[in-house]
Amino acid sequence: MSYLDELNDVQRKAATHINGPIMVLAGAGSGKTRVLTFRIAHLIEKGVDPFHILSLTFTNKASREMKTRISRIVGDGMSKSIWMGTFHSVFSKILRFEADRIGYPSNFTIYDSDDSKSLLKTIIKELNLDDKVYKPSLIQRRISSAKNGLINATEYQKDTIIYNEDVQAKKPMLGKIYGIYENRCFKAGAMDFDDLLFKTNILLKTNADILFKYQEKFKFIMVDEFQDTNFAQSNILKMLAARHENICVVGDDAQSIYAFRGANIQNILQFKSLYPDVTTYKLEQNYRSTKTIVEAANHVISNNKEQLQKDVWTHNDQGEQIKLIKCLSETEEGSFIANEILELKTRDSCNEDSFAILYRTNAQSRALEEALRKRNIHYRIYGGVSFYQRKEVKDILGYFKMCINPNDEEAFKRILNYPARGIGKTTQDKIIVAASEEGKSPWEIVLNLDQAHLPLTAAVKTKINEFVYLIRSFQVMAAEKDAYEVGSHIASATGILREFYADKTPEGVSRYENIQELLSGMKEFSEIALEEDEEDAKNPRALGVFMEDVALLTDVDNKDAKDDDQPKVSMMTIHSAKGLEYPYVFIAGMEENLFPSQLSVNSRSELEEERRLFYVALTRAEKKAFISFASTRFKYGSMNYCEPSRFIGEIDPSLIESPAIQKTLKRELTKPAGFKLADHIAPRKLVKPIGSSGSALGAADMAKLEIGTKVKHERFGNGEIVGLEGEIPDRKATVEFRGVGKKQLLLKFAKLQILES
DNA sequence: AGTATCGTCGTTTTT
DNA sequence: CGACGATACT
Repeated sequence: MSYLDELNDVQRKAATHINGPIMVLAGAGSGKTRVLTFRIAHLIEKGVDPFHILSLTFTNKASREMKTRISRIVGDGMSKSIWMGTFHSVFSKILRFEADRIGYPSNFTIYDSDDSKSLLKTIIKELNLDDKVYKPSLIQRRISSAKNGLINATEYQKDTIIYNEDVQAKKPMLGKIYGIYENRCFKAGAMDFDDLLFKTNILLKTNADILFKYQEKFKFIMVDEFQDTNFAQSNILKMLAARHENICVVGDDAQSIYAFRGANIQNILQFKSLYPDVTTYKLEQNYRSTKTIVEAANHVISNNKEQLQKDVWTHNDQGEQIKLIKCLSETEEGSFIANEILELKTRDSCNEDSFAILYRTNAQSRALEEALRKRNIHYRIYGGVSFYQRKEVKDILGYFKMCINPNDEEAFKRILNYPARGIGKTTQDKIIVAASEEGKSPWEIVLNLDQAHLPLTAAVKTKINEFVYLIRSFQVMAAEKDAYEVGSHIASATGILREFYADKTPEGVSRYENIQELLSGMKEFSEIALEEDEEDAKNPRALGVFMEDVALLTDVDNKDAKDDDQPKVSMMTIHSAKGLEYPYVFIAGMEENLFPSQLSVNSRSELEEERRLFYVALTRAEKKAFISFASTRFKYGSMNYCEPSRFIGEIDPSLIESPAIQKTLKRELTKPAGFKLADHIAPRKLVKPIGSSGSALGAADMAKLEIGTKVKHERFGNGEIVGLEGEIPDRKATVEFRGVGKKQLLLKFAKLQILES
């Protein structure tokens, strides 16, 4: 049992506690993954059959890491039978297995968010609704949160509270859209991301025998990042664990940063009331960071009201103070960071791998990138458009999907006329409409084209039939051959590969490479699957198997291997940095309305989430953290003045390298508003940001406006009042915006800021 | 049918 | 500002 010696006292207690509900509250850098892996190893050593262990993580990467770590302790053979993966991948596996119980085919396709958005768009159009009012992205979010709350379309439509909300939001048809959407997904044999959890709930709730089966199978359940689970997930856990109550959740409420997509921090805060006899272990010793960083992070997070008591500490050195960098613009911010990296590299003789630049939004990466590129510093951006979401990849995947599940409406639309085969949009619309009217899938319509009586010319019908014939030939092949063979056949038979090969523009080349990469991934899949052949009776190398979890993969998983081993600075959003650590961490763009995000400043709970996000950012650093902010920043093409983030003022001044700066900042931050920053560069200073920025003017501020007053509008930029009419509070202003022209604005709605000339 | 031009909208964050 | 979609034109 030598591995247990590697644990500290609490870690060991948590890892060796076998039965009953357990909650491990793990502060940042306190070795929670280690506890989880050792606990699994320990269970196995104590005679628990790995077959009875379920281990859920939040990302594929985390699950893969854990898998390798466990294999190293207990051996490959043992670790192989543990069910380990993300919620989505594990439950999609179960859903495929039990699909018939909920009326789904086991080869259902998974709609990614683009697919579901596109389906919503078609539905909105079919209902003749205005897509300015019924914005697909909004509708999508609303439906998603309904599903996360386990509310189906019928319940949604019956719920008067929800209905009133929708009426108030001028979207009374939302329930209807939800209903149609659900139905269309069902007809297409498709599930969206939320369905994977939602339908699992239904499956387990309505089939006592299946629930029993999995309760008995998963006698020991482990959940990582528990603070990020949503209601649908926690409910699944509750059901599965109900019989044996051997559930071990690990998490840190201070690092809950996914509430925006339904994660419910109450799951961890209230875990105790769900399992009164829970044993709680607190991992409070931080092994990652310096005292400075730990103290700063503690200080910041103590401003949150909702949290579990924890006292993170470390034996590590005090370390260097946090360096605060004040810049004039985002360009300068980039330069500062880049220069700092160059300096540290020499001084500490470390390479680029030691650095990470973290930011709140992806849009910030551009200016930072430029600065690095200029100095020839190699970097890598994590996140962004995932490989499997690239157009060319999705197009090919569309063909694959049609082989597995031809009822997939989104795949059908995607490839019907791609590559161009003379089946235009009008024709496509006719097919889709006919399908939706008859409650069939588009594929079923084209299969029996003559019976559909569509007003189509003979020429078009021929083309459609050729398309049908082509797809069928692919389907036949997919049933027999392995994934790689089918894949490369499709890529060349459709002419897609040739098209990109001929295209010598950089985009064309990159598309070609992406297709090649997809194919080589399939080749690898086919070869690996070949080795593990005995397991399954059916063809494990089949395209269908390959496609099963493609939708759930992100590129982070894929990239590691192919990247050359040149050291690189890592750049990513704070969200994607969770779980990672770097000696030097730069947190860029620490400004009000950016971090914390503008959308969060009006609610306490959202603000607390932003603060947790900052906590996560800080605690990524091992040796030293840098915090930078700019006083101006481009946003939507126009320049904005920024105030330093309130979070900066929440760090104890003694922990900051330039106390002078921070002291001034503190004074500024405690004042209501209107202090000046960097007045030596500001061509026009912000005298009074009225109201909290992002809201409309109050009556008192309206009265201050007169002809000639300079104002700023969120979207139109800077302008000058050239006319005023009407009485407060219904006063209307005519504003001449630079480069935009005159606009009439109703002051009680328009989000204006008053500027001094 | 395919291209060109114009308008719009948005920035949180991801499975 | 830049990406993307919708409309208009050829």
